[in-house]
Parts: sequence; C-alpha cells; structure tokens
Amino acid sequence: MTTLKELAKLLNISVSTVSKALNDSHEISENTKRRVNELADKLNYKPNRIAQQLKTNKTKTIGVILPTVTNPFFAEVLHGIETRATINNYDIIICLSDESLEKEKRSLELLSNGSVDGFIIAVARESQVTEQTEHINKVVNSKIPVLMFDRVVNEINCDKVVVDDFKSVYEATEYLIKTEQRKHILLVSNIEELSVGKLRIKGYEKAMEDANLKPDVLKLSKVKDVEARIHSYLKNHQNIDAIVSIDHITGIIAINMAKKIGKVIPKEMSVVGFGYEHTQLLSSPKISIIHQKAFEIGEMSVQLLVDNLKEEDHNLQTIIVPSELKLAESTN
Amino acid sequence: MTTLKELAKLLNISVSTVSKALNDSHEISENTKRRVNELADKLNYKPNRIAQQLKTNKTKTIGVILPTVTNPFFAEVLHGIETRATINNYDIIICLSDESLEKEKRSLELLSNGSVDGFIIAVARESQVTEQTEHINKVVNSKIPVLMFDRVVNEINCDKVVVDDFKSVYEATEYLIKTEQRKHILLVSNIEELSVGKLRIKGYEKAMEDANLKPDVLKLSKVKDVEARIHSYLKNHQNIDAIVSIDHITGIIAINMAKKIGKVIPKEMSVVGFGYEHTQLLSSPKISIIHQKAFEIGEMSVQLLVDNLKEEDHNLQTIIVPSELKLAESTN
DNA sequence: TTGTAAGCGTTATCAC
DNA sequence: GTGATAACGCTTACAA
Repeated sequence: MTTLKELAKLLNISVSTVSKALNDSHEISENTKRRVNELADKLNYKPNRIAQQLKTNKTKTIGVILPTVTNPFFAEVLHGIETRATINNYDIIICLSDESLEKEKRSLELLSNGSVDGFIIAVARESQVTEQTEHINKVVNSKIPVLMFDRVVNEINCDKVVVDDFKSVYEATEYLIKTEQRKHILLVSNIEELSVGKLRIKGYEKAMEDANLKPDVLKLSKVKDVEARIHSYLKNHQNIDAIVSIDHITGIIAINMAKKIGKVIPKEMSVVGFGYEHTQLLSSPKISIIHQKAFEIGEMSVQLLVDNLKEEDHNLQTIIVPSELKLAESTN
Repeated sequence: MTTLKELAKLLNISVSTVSKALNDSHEISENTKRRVNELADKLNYKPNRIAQQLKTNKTKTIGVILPTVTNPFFAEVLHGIETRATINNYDIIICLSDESLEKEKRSLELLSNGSVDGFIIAVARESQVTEQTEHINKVVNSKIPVLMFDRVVNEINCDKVVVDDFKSVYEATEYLIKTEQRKHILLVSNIEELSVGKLRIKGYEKAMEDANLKPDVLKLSKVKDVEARIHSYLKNHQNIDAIVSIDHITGIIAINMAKKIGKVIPKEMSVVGFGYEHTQLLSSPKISIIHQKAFEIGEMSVQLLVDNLKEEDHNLQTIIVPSELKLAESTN
C-alpha cells in the first residue's frame, strides 16, 4: 500500500506537504496540489484508515450486537442499519450473541477497547430472561454511546428504538372483535418470556377484557412439536374463530393446521401474525400481518446513535416506531 | 481509556516494561508482572486495538460483502461466518451490496485501505449478470486475500467455496424419477439468470434427458405475480406430477397452489425445493428440501480465508460443500 | 530485569 | 508555500 512517505519521496517534498495537498489545504500551491494528486491517483493511494483512526481517536465504526440474523426481523433491521450507516460513512462490525449472555458479554468487552465509536444492541434472550444486563451498563458508564432496540432494558439509561408492541396487538385484536365480529380469539406465542412477548400478550388481554371476552393464550416457547400442539389444540377447541400470533412462525403454522382440520379461511377463521414481506408470500390463504417496520427501526437506530456521537450534549431519547396492520388481500 | 503510559506513570516504571509485563514476557520479574497486572485490572486496562493494528499491520478483521441478508441462505451463511470468525479471534465488518454492482464496488474500495485483512464475497446479482467483476480482480491483484462463495466468478483466481448445484438438483430429479416414479416434472425458478441458477437448471435437464423425459422450465425471475403464474400454469398442465424449485420461495408457493387446484400432496404430486430449517416448518404438507449447508459454507469460508492469511505460501482451493436431500417426513 | 528509542501512517502545530 | 517535529498507543530491537 502506498503511503504519504512514499509519495513525498517520489516528489521530493515533505510528508506534511503531501498530506496538506491531499486534504486540499489553502496553504499549498495549486501546482503542488496537482502534482501530488496526479501521483496519488497513479499509485492508487488511499489514506490508511487505521492510522487515521489512531490519530483522530474516532473509528467511524459502529458495533452491532444482534441475538441472531436468521430471524427475518433482525435480518431486516440489519439491512436498515447497514443502509443508514453507509449513508453516514460508518462501517459496522457485527457480532451475533446467539441469544447467549456469555457471548454478548464477550463481544461487548472485546469491542470496548476503541474498536468502535458506539453500539447498537438488541439484548440476548438469556440476558433478558435472567435479567443480567450489568455488562451493558458497564459500557454505558464508560461513556461509549449505546443504543438499544426492540428488546430493551428499561433500567439502562440510553437511547432506545422500540416497537409499539402493546398497542399494535391491542389494535389488531380490537379489529378482529369489532370489524370481523370474532368472539373466540386464541393467542399463540413462542416468545412469551421476552419483554416484547409480554407486552404483546398484555395488549391482547386488554383488548379482550375491554370487549368482555375471555382471553386464551397458547404458550409454545418451550414446546418441541409446535405444529402438532397447535393442531390438537384447534381440534379440541372447534369454536375458535380467530388466531393472533405474536411471532412470525406460529401464525403460518396455525393457518396450515386450521386448514387441516377443515376450517375455511378467512370465512370461518381469521389469522393475524407478525411478519414481513416473505411471510405473506409463503402463506395461503394469506395471513394478515402486523408489519413491524424493521428496516426503519434499523435506520432510526443508526441515525439516533450517530446524532449522539456528533452532538456534545445529547438528550437521550426513546423512539417508538409504529407497526402497521396489513390485512390479507381478499384475492385469495 | 487507560493507556500503557498511564499505568507506567502510576507504577513509576517504563512503558515498555508495562507492555512486556502485560504480555507475560520472560524478561520481566514475577513481582513486576503482578504489580502491573493488578493495576491494569483495577483500572480496567484494555490494549487499544487501533494502535495494535497500526503497529502490527494486521487488523484481525474480515470484510464480508453479501448481496443481502434477508435471504435466509445468506443469513445462515453469515451466522456461520460470525461463529467461525469469533473462534479465530477475527472481527467482521459487513457490507450489503443490495445486489448492486455500484455498492459492491464502493464497499470493496472503501475497505481496501487497510481496514480489513481479507474479504469474503458473494457477488451481487448485477455484477454477475453484467459480468463486471474487474473491481474484485483489482483487490485480488493488490494482494489482499479474497474468498468467494456461492456466487463465484470462474475467471477470478482466488479461494472459493461453492455448492454442488448441478449435482444436487440432478440427484433430486433422479430421485423423483426413479424412486417416486414421476414422469412430468416441472422446474420452477426465480433465479435463472444467476450462475447457481443456471447450474441447477442444467442438473435438472441432464437428469431428465438421461431418463428420456421432456424438461419443462418455468422461469419467474422477472414475474411480478409469481403466485398467480404458478397457479395458472399448474391448472393448465394437470399432468404435472412433481415440481423442482431451485430457490427457497417458489417451492412453497407451488405447494400452496397445487393444493388449491385440488392436488393431493404427496400422493399425486411431489415437491422439492431449496431450503433451510424454517422452510419445512412453514409448509404443509411439508416440502422436501435440498438443504444447502449454509452455516457450514460460512464456517469453511472463514477457515479457508484465515488459513490463507496465516500461511506464507497458500495454495488456492475450491471447496465444494455437498447439499443434502431432506425428504418431507411422512407424518404429515 | 528494566529502560530507551524507533517506528507503524496519519494529522496538526509551529518555524522558516 | 513548504517543511520539521511531535503526537496518537502500541510493540520491539537494542542498550544499560
């Protein structure tokens, strides 16, 4: 790799002149600038990022710690993060905690040595369930800006980007009750132990309560054969006329199982789940989805963090990104 | 952040002694080592990664350039990459090309300035289709190790990790013909213009040819309403008794559409697609899948690249990762 | 066993 | 308008 020193030697001028010329300093003559730039182009000179980082004490890099990336929600968030980071001229280093507290902790420690300017984190399932989040607080206290999204820890004082979990499920349930006239609405879940899962269930329960209906929750996070379980549950509760899934898997399975026991969808049963573009593509009849704006969540997370990085006196914020209820098209 | 200099001052010894002590050098007395380590622990000293990188001219970072991460194949590959990178003490910087040549080019250039020790790349659709890959060659020529996986460019001289696209589809088709006695096998595709798509189609065609059957290919990469298209095609070709999908979407849609026109699966029609864990979960009756070992592909990519990074005289390799035909369980 | 000093590639301050 | 020099934080000959 070409360095300033090499350019300087070849041009018989000093390193500092070369540096200034490349940075278009007013101190340098146009002629010198031209000579320097020509040679730099010719030798494909690129300033060494590492040296710049050491000098400026800024890495222009964000550490992103995700529980997983095979879950399409996090994949899409990552897409948003990458897009907005690129716009802001930031690189992203990514670590996957695999839902493990230990790995999350390690990644955080490893990157807290000047490798990144700030962090974007969605807490691992284990950390959240066992309520061990001291390692995150440690980073916050060391003055490295942190932004948490989706799975957040209320006690930690940092920027947050969250989804309106309670409200979106409340409204979806309310829609089923009021518009579709459903009365026996089952909630199925495989994430009931996460903060977001709890909020979503509460939204459902409140909506049912407000309508004087009896809530019915099927918790499957620890179940192996989810399919069989939903199948038998539906078979034994033939009066169920609507299903709310609070994740992106069990809704589609519920549709398949409902069809299997002879239910006609959407006539005899409505199904709403959480999901993304693909989700609707893969179900037939199409499922209605609560569409979390995952891409936007990623984008806003980066923007808020970058603002924090720039501003001297940054006020911590919590942004709520509204979800959107996308009804299944009746074309099916 | 605590630095060596600060530790040295507090202990009234020199910076180099501190450095050596922390690196457990035999030159340093046990007593000094103890004192240094105690203070370092107390002040939570962590060596500045950037400074180390500048000094050693190694970043211990891999640049990963993916077309997308919302496609579950690439998401799972990324999972494998992250896992193996962590084991080898490498960080990963990720860039998403969004299938765009321009973005891929830019990312590559941006990171070719000492930010990473090597690259792992799956070529963007646009780069592959338009056969513009000079930007990748440029990196290879600049002596930065590059590894390409899945979507590779034959002309570029670097390590490669690929899937046995031709063979896996050939064998799946052969299985349908010989074991399941199918005769009218339709191939559906939404990736026919990619190198992997072409190979997969060839595998299918060869198997059909070898069995004296007429190939029938439905190309959908430019079609908007894939669902309607498959539906009408199946309706107008009632003799189709098996479907091979060469991507992870159209197979499931085909199952749904086949059911819709009254086909009994798997009795009257077999469906094989490409897929992952989720794929089978989301289809009912379950689809048979050609399971690409995406996680392993990610792992092997990192390992091969890291080997290249370590070894003085590295021999370029192409590793073929075999896929596995996972038949739908008959429990459904 | 410990310390001095040079150097990685930049940028920035200050002299000339 | 140009150049010498120091500094970022670390590692590593080499000297003491």
